[in-house]
Amino acid sequence: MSLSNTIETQIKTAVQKLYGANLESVELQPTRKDFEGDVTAVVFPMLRVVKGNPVQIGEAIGNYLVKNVLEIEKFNVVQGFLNIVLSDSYYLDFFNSVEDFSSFGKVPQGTKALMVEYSSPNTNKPLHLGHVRNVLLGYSVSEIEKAAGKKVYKTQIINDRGIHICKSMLAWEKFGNGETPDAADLKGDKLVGNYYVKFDKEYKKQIEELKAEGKTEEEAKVQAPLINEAQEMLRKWEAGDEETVSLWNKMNGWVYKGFEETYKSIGVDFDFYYYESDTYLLGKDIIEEGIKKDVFFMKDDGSVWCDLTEDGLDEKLVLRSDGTAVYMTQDIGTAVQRVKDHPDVGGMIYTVGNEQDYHFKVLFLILKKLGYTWAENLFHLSYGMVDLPSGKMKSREGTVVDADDLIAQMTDTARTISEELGKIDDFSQDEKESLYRMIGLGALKYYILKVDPKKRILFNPEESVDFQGNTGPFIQYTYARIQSILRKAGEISTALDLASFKIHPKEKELIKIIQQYPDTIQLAAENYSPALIANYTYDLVKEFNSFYQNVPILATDNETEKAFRVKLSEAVAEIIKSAFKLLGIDVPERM
RNA sequence: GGUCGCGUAGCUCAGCUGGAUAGAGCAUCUGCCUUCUAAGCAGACGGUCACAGGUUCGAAUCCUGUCGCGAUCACCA
Repeated sequence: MSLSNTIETQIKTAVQKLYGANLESVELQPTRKDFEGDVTAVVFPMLRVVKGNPVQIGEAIGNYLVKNVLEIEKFNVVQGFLNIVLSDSYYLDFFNSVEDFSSFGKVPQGTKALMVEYSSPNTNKPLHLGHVRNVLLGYSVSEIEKAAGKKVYKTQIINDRGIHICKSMLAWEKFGNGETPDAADLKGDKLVGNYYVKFDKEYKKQIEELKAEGKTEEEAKVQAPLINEAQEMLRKWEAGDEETVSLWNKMNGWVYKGFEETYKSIGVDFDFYYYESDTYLLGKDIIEEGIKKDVFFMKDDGSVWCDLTEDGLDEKLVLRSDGTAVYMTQDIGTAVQRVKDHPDVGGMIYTVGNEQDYHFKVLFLILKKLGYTWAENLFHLSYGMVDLPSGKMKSREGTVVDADDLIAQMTDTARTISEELGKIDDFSQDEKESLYRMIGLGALKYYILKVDPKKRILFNPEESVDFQGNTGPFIQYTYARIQSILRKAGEISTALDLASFKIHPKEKELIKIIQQYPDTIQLAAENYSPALIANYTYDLVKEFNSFYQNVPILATDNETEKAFRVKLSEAVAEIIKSAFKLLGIDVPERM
């Protein structure tokens, strides 16, 4: 039984014995820094069942606790708050009881699997800052769920078909002169993206020409030859025209190769890939079944709908009158297909921007109506857009922060700072480069993950991401500094005789924070929130740095003290490493 | 217009399943490298928690309304 459980039951017993009243629950919280104590019980709520003065009640309970709970040393009561002071030995015993801090707080994997979808790119343009937020969130949440005991399948749905793909295909065919990524020495996704932009440029030109001939904007938009050719191409593709399909395969291949490079450079991966071209027809059978089950109904024109008015939503189209699939149809199909492929999947997380909140609300509701048990465990990991000072990012207009460029820029900043400090001049060129990348990525990932996913991020490329204060590099730096100490400490006798050991307040604070790590992982998993892990790590590191600066670790004559402080530092380093792994951030041995 | 989300220090954000005097970082200003990595530490300055009501012993936190910002309400994906 954990100590807080013990305290809770003991307080209940105390109230029972002293006042003959039964408490439903006891409110315990960490004691605020300004007061003496470790755990605080709030007396106010007890007044409902115990009549009297809160201070006197607190005193009485406090006295009872000191007598009956070994770990409680003393207490004080301020207003209605009973501050409980725990003994040093409690903290030391806890610290010694942890065998391995690298696995501390992690729960062994269960059997039910969770499928986490993220990235989900279109194959007509390179990945940008928006994808970066998506991918970092999805990857980190996957790692957190794993640590909390879930079996996780990381996946994505690749939007590899549709008119937007045809646009870049058409532009390449018309203006590309057979250009290839190798010949142009350009990543495949970049090359294809260029043609997507090219299409838009030429299309706009045609619209202007038509308008000059006296057509309205509306007319010009549908009459422009380019858009009609693109639509013709889509029809050919759907009909399986060999030439079109082969061009489609070729260009998508280029894009996938480029994506893989970017994913690798960001440091994320996937277990399974789903392609829209494989799944876009899948949902139709389910719609048929759904009509029989009265989940859906058909209108006179043959279109199929789901009536969600009773749930406070609208009627939603699930199949067009011509029988073709819409977005919703496809997502229903993909979800069902995933569980067919992996029967152990008991739930899914969709990492998708908040502009699709409504879509997922409807999707989940429909899947529930269709009666799938796993539909109870669907979660839309919704996040805010990443905006630039100039406004929204638009690939078509080329106003995006490219993912590869961004990583390169972050790496450059890390290089500049590192070279100024000159602490790693003895590193080889390769070692230096990989460190710069680690730090640059650490800064970027932490910057994005530390904020609540729901919030919009305004990203100003001019003001580069910080490397000081509450940042990734600050935490990486602390890790490196501990490693330096451990190298200098050498072998420390492990047998710690702590019987007469007096714990330093800074040490006690550190152990308190370490103790919270398992709960933090659980909370982060429940809330799908990497930000909780980031903020926890920051608190831990801040406390450690204060300890480091104020308490000598190696420079002490007392061998027990020295051994304990080295072990404590090592534990902190292990937790930093473990927590940062959950965020997908690496930590360096030196920096 | 309906629905959803957000609004906390000059800036970026914690805190939001109600608890004590609302916390960090950046920026500005003071100190600290002949001792373990100064990407650090110690401190100062900075607040009508958008606004107005309500519930409560207690509200940044919960409820209602108002304002501001954003998203969404397609036989697009």
